[in-house]
Amino acid sequence: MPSPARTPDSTARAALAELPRTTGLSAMLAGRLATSIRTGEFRPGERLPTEKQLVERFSVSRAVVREAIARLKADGFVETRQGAGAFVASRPGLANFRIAGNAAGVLEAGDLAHVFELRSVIEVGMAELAAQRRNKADIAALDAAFMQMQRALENGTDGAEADDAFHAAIATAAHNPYLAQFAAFLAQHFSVTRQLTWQAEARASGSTRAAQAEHLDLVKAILQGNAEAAGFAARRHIAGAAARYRAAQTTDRKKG
Amino acid sequence: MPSPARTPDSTARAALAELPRTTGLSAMLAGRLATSIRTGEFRPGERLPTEKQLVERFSVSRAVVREAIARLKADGFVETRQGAGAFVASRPGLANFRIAGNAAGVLEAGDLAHVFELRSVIEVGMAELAAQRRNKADIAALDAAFMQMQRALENGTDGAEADDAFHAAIATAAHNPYLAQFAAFLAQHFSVTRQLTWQAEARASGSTRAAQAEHLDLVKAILQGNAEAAGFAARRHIAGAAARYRAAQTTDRKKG
DNA sequence: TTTGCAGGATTTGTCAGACAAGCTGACAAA
DNA sequence: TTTGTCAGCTTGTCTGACAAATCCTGCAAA
Repeated sequence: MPSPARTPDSTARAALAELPRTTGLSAMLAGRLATSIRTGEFRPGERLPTEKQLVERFSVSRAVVREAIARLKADGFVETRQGAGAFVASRPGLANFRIAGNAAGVLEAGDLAHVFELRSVIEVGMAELAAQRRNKADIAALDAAFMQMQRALENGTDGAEADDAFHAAIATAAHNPYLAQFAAFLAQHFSVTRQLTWQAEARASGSTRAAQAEHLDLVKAILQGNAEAAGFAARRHIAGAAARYRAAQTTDRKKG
Repeated sequence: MPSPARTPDSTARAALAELPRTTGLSAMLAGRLATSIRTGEFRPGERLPTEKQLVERFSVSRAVVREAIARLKADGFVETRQGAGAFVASRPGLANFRIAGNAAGVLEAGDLAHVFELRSVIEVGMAELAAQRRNKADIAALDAAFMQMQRALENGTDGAEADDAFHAAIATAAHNPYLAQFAAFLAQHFSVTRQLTWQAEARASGSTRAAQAEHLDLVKAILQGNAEAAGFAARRHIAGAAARYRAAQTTDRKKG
């Protein structure tokens, strides 16, 4: 009998089942195609299968295929030309920079260490520039954020927000929008770290006070216009943050 | 009379006409929505208009709207939940980092200076790490690329490819995949600069020889394991590249 | 043989309508 | 007040069609 089912047969579709656990067929297909490009199955400049072929191969509708292709276009993996086809970009995946982590989007220990290092490089460079270029407004903003953290430290309130503002003030003082944007991009991967700094356990162990001491060194160097000292202080601060993060992780494991 | 036209009336669609000159209605709509989010018209967490509303407002089909939304999802501007709607991401546009330039995607002079500075920060940090961590294989690759540039310099052939390999070798020697990936991401915006270094005019003016001298300093410092010297050499190299680029620009203007 | 062009076939872009899956809020029942 | 149900709404997917751009093939002309 001719199956009246609207949906394609499920057996063929199972080919997509073991894909990253995102939502939707189009996301799965996009992920699968992206993997094929990364692994070199489709090479730069090469033409992808036509939409019709992808529809047949994966047993999905053309709408799903088009949405997957749209996603790959946005990510800079492929380019399409009407009437010609879809082609792998010359430098696939290099149109934008992102920190992927594993399939679930979570960074593992080794990866996190590398990202900490990337952040250190950026923060050090930014601190040096901030020391050279800070104006009165920059100093005022930096000072305000620092004092707010100081109050949070003394009163036992949450200083995570001021912590964010503090690092943002340094970024502003460096007077380079791209550097600032990239620092902000990186910073969001460390929201956990900053929250950690202001938790009760961190206060008890003295971590919070240690972090604030590092902040003070950074502020002083930038106010003095001492680029070398500012860079050194920034390096030490990120190293301290990494150490505190690792310590908290091992503590958690002991408790759990 | 009821218009039998398949396509929506062109007057309403003109609302999209003045958008960035990309291809396709969906790209225009995606750009327009992204702008609305950036300017704060739609705030983080807020719900976007439904697909139906967007279809009516912009006089396009639902396929176009969905493709535009798909693009915004890939860019990290919005998130969708089936049955609920599309929502502006909590930190729109921070899911990935990209260097936009102006509407045409071209970096202007001031922007380029800032990007040069960002690159300098990265290359300096990478050179320092490379000096600390390089192993025998790293040294071999670095040396091979350097010698190939040297031959290109002496024979008058193109050394741009070897130049790429040289910087890639430093990235590898730093042993941090994220740092390397970001350096590669940045490097692609400087392909013009590297080509410039190996052009006939650059050879005549001695720029090529100057660049190679900077490369030599960098190699020596990394071989010696002198992080400070490597950082200094990298900083000087990027500064030199920026200066050569500016010089070539002004020369072009005089000729044109 | 080579070159140029016309026309058909192919492919992506857009439109339209329908059903499926999941969410939200209102309303009735306990 | 709390809970369960249900109708309506919204996104996800499927299907079929036409429009627009490109590619390819074959034929005619040079």
